[in-house]
Amino acid sequence: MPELPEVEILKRSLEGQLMHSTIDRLEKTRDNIRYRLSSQLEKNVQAAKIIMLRRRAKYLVIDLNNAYSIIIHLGMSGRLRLQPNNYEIQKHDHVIFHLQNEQKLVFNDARRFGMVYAIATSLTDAQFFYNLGVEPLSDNFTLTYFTEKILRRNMPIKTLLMDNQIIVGIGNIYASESLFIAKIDPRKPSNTLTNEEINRLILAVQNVLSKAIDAGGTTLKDFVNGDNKAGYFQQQLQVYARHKQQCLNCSAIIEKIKQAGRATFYCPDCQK
DNA sequence: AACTATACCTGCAAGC
DNA sequence: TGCTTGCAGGTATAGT
Repeated sequence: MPELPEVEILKRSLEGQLMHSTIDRLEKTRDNIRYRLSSQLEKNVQAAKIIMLRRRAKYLVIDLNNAYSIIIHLGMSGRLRLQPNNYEIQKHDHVIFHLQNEQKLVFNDARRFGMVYAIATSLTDAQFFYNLGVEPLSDNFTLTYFTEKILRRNMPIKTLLMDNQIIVGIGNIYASESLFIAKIDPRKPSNTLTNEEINRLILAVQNVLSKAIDAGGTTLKDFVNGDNKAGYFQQQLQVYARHKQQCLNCSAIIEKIKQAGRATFYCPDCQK
């Protein structure tokens, strides 16, 4: 479900309501999702006050006033929603944060690819996020940085765009969309991109992600923010899931191929 | 080292 | 209708 824009929207939808809330206790309905839900987790969040919400890559970070942070990843199908006190647990609700104001922050994840973890705040960057590349919407995403990474790799540029050690937050939807906007063939080996193409790609990535955030994210199937509201960027998708349909720019037929095990969509005429 | 395939899990749609 | 198959927004790990 969630790539950078969706997690950013989730963060923005929750921070106003969660800031300064206190977590009474944590309830879990099973011991593991993607990883084991440690017994430390309950202890580390109990009676703690939420002081900050952050996003790093596709992770949502909830900083607590007890020097711990909750790190949440939605995987493919995860949802995190704020529910009223009379909410009843539903299928695939795995972790429930009971807040002091009687509301419940509920982590639901049918496929259980997501994660909920608690770690000392001081260790989040050093231990948990140390392996991650640049944030595409930050000043660190420069032509110099990206060129250096791209030119030393031979893999298809679409696959590289999804490599979190180089650049974070771009998943399967926005990789295809960015390459369409940049007019670059997704199969093109990274080290054959020209300076001009790399420049276009940087702008395209930032443009697509910003617009997706403005639209509240992409809801193909089940993405919702913390208030249970869907996004509407799917209405602006140019190529993703549009195979066999006409290109909105040139009317050629959009193609679907498989790269590194993932579907890729592109216009054979616009993208060279 | 660079790159690809696989595993994890449930739900759903397409095809037979 | 009902069954089987494949695919889905992610990513860690095993294998080439």
